[in-house]
Amino acid sequence: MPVTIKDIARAAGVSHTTVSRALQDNSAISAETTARIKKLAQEMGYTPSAVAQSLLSQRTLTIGMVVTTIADPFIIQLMDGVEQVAKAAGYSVFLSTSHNDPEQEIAVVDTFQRRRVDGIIVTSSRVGSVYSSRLDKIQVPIVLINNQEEGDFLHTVAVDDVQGAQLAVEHLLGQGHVQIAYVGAPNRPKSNRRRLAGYEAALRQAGVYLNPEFVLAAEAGNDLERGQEALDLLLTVGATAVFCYNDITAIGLVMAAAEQGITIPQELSVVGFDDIEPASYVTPSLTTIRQPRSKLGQLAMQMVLDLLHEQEVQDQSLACELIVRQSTGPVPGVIPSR
Amino acid sequence: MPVTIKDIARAAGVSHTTVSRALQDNSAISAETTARIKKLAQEMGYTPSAVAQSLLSQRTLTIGMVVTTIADPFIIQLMDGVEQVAKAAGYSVFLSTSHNDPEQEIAVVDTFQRRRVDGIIVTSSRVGSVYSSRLDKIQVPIVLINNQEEGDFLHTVAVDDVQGAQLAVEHLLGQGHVQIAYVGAPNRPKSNRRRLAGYEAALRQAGVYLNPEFVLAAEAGNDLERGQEALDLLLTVGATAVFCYNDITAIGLVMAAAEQGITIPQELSVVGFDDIEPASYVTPSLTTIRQPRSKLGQLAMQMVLDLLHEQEVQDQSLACELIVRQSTGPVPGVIPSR
DNA sequence: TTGTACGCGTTATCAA
DNA sequence: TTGATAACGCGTACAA
Repeated sequence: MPVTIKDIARAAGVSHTTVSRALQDNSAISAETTARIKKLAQEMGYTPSAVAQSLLSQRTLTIGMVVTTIADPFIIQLMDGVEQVAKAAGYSVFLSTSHNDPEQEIAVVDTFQRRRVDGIIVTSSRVGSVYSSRLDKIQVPIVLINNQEEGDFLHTVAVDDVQGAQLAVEHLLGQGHVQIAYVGAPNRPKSNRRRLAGYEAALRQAGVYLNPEFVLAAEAGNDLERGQEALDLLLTVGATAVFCYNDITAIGLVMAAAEQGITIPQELSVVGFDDIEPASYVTPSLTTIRQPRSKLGQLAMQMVLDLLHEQEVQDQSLACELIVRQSTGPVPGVIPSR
Repeated sequence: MPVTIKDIARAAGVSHTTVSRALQDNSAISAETTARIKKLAQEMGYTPSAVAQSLLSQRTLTIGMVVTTIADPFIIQLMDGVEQVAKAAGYSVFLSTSHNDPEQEIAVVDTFQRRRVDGIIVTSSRVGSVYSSRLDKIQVPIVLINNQEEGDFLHTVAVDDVQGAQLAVEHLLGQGHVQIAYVGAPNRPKSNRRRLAGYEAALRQAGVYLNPEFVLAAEAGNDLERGQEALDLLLTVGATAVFCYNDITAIGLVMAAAEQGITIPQELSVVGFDDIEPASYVTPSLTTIRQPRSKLGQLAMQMVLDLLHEQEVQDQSLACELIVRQSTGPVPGVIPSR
């Protein structure tokens, strides 16, 4: 059993109140006894109990983070951003995975409530709406990162999918491409719709005809296979460049191209989205849109802190960055505009 | 402020003791009142306070996990294994990063103690020994995963580096190679030494001369660069195959080979270690040794639980698995033995 | 079958 | 400058 202030009080021959005050450098206690008690506490290996403190203060200095799936290399950096800000503010983070199962997600949030966390952060939730409906029961701030359900719920931090997609397509346009296809992700309705919107906006701004056939209807269940499937569709419609929903899909496409002997970027330019680690290792390395992962986490945590301090907060949308690598190049026979 | 059992007691016209018992299905309480109270609790949105329960029970049903660095794609799966077992046993997990800084690692463990976690799991610690020395102060079970300091400390779960390395080298031997080099990682002394030992054991068993020149002295600071640096050394000593400390190093080597126009596996076979995600995406995809990551986490958490139940535990060493992909092949002009 | 009283470790209020 | 006491929310020994 850990040492308590009562143990120290007994050893020092004072009341436990005095010990508590001394350890807090309360000016009411004489410098002498303060020093004596602190020394004693040190020697006895005293560590205050956050549990007891929490019971009294009604705050645990704790937040809960729910992540959906472990398959996403994305998560750690998010987590790191959250934790940096949390730690600096004296908060600890509970991490729990929902495995993308709405039922588990609810269960996790329930556990967090039992533990009286001061705030909750949820990533890529597909059930953002349940929080709105249960908000009366969940008495703590909830911030969603890259929420995947349509509609506007609660407080969110998200990457600017539209802007990111525009960056990608503008890069391709700059290389002279006009036959640009898009491979989406039907299972992420919200961000998919936004990336498509960015794709269309960029083309429209450039005065390029929006050929509906260029929005490819790959339907495989996972990202990688959807990329592989997309290659044939792409060749059928005659695109010279393609923007993929994410890097995994782009990598699938690149792998399929390698098998069929189609050279990238000479015959086909490919842009991904996310800048996951493998993007820089594939051959050719992938031109992509980098999400500010750590920043997303930092902002989400900061938003929780602001909400706890009852400050106004605004939903945040973070800009992405274009990372040019080897999977994109000029259209064959065309000199790039710059 | 959340609803408490006192609130329910008041609403139900009974004592808070009765409420507490009813919610625990205590047989002393009549079925009727139990039902009434449960219904009321439900309606009022009652969630028990784990904080208050912990103060009383002296257990938090909480464990702390310290991870060293976010650069490692490894961690999430470890985390997932830990959490699976933890969740099933009713435990929640605090996650905190030390950024590979011993000082921060100590600070994190200190925070965990204040929060009265029931156990601690530390990954890839370089300061395992501090735990032994402070063990009298840290009153809870500590389990280290892949501890990186020499010596045997406390309780550990680790991958069997020797066996993994043997698998790798035996695979190369099976392809007819005898000129097999090794690229190590001086900054991970313990596992590096063990993988080297496995490499040597495999060669010795096969009756192959241990040429000290084949243990390459690449010294770059990071794994990727060390792989790139290794290529030249390798060509100098005339190896036909190489076993790398990990996948990142192997990928560095593969990338350097691509630049110099050396074809893999025709001119050089490469084996990595870890089976990180990019390993399957590089060209050629990487033959490697897969660490049972999730299992490592599960075992570590199970060990914590066993220790909490005061059961005997034994340090665990987990076997690795060979994953054959495209970066290895027969020696030019030699028919593989099988 | 139900209620009273106490304690878990800490901080805050009030009195000395 | 210090101490006695109550309170945070809950569980339990004992009494009724």
